Amino acid sequence: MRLTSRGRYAVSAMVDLARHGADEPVCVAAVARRQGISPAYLERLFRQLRQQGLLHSTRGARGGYRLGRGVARITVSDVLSAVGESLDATACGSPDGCRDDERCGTHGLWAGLTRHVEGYLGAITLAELDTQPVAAPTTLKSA
Amino acid sequence: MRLTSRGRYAVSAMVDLARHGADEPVCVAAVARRQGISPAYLERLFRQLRQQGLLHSTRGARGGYRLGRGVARITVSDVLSAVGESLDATACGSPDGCRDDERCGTHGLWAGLTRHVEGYLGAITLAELDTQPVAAPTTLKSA
DNA sequence: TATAATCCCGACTTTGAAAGTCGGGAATAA
DNA sequence: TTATTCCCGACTTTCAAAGTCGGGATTATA
Repeated sequence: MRLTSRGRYAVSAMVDLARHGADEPVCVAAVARRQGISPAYLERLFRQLRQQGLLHSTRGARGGYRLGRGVARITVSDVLSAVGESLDATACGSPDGCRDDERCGTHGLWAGLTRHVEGYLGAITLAELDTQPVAAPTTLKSA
Repeated sequence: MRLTSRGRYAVSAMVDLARHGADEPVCVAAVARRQGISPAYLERLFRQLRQQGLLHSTRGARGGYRLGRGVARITVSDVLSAVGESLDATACGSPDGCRDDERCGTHGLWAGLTRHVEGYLGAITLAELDTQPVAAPTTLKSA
């Protein structure tokens, strides 16, 4: 089970924007530098995030990116989904229903895991990550 | 976020053994056939599971594998760990402590996620999967 | 004692997606 | 007009998962 760096990059970058993008747009280069991400690669991620409405961009000199909506209304789950990093633990692809019982006795397990993770990440917003930088959200209300 | 088929294979195979290995050892070929897994590949997985004590093997004709201990004392987490599929969502590698605040504001998030998933998968044993083949363990007590 | 079944093992190849790169086009502030 | 920045598709590189292979060791059984 693996969380790729794409997902981590995306979330880190969004938190970065939450912190530094209050007054004016932030350019890719600045975020990339602060977060230690390849600028070209980060740009590709921003593309996806923008297309999902999580980012708003301004072109031209002094342009850059800002969050598409308030920090309290962007969840970690939103961000991961936008960059194609949401979890689907099931093999069958579909979150429910599986023809072969003998082979898919574990289907329910993976579907449950998927929901469990989704519930967790869907309950954490950028606001939490911004104001509580290091503290681990251990005792967060789980769905 | 991705669960590789290695993890799914391992769990499916263990459930298969729980069902068919009550009386006598089950050979790799039989499990592979039932679960639709490449026999050679499954054998490699069984190697790992045995080395972790989750399986017990009998060599020679009519030999095969059996569970290393009771179904109620083998969790999904055990199985995934044995085949190297346990989740560590943190980038830093260490479940806690991170030097760079600016870059690792999300560290706590991933550490929390790791614990959350671990708690879920650590609470489900092969016994549950065996007796409740298809039903999704949605409302399971989460750690 | 042979033979077939089975576990056992390391090393190898294949495959596919993540990670990262590149060159050029379009918009805009100064 | 120029520098800055977003925008885009296509491309290469990298790496681990997935799968294969050949041979050795053990044991029930005929």
